[in-house]
Amino acid sequence: MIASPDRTPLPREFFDRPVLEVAPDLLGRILVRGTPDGPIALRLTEVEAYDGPNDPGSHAYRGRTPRNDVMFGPPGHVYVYFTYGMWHCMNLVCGPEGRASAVLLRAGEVIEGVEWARKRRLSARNDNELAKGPARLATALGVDRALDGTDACAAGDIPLRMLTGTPVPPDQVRNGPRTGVAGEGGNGDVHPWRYWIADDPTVSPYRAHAPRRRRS
DNA sequence: CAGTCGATTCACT
DNA sequence: GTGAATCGACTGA
Repeated sequence: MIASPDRTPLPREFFDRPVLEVAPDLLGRILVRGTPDGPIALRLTEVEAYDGPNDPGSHAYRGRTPRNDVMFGPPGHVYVYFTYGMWHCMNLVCGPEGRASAVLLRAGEVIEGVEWARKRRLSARNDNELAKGPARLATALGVDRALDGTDACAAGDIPLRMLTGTPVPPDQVRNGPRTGVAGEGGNGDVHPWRYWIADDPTVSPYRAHAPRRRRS
């Protein structure tokens, strides 16, 4: 028998903690996205922590800019960025306000609205791939820069909300180096700030940072 | 203002 | 496993 997930919203205090505390605690929680088609619910299975001022891998490392502005704001809000000219990735800002720390949502299991997610992810070969990877996750949910700054803890009719879900027992949480982050590969400081649920089929494969070759 | 590159994914070999 | 796609943000001159 599987317990149905708790649909209580996560309070802002949940996010107003150090990012390394929040990140593993997000596993098993549920993100609900309201779309014109219908709601899509995602159970988070993989996340990554980025800790602004001390973290060369963070977009906030070199200070506040128009793009990363939301990271410097209050916890519980969504930071969405555009990358590689075609993809979006989404984060949840953590506390304390102004520290510019955030958790990248890297993968999840679609537990509601699968039909809508499939429509957005035509290249997915099976449902485990619908949100296996940060850009795939954002695509499946229809998340783009228009949602940058959205408060995921707000009441009322909002496009995104974080729910309590069912937290994962600590012995089911794994962690390791972050994926695709420059300087995380071996020579520099390695931050084992990627967290995932053990043996979950929706978790994305690890990949070391690979600098792009020059075009001719 | 030009050069570089990215918290990635997909199609192919 | 390798390379292309594709564009905006950021850097440094």
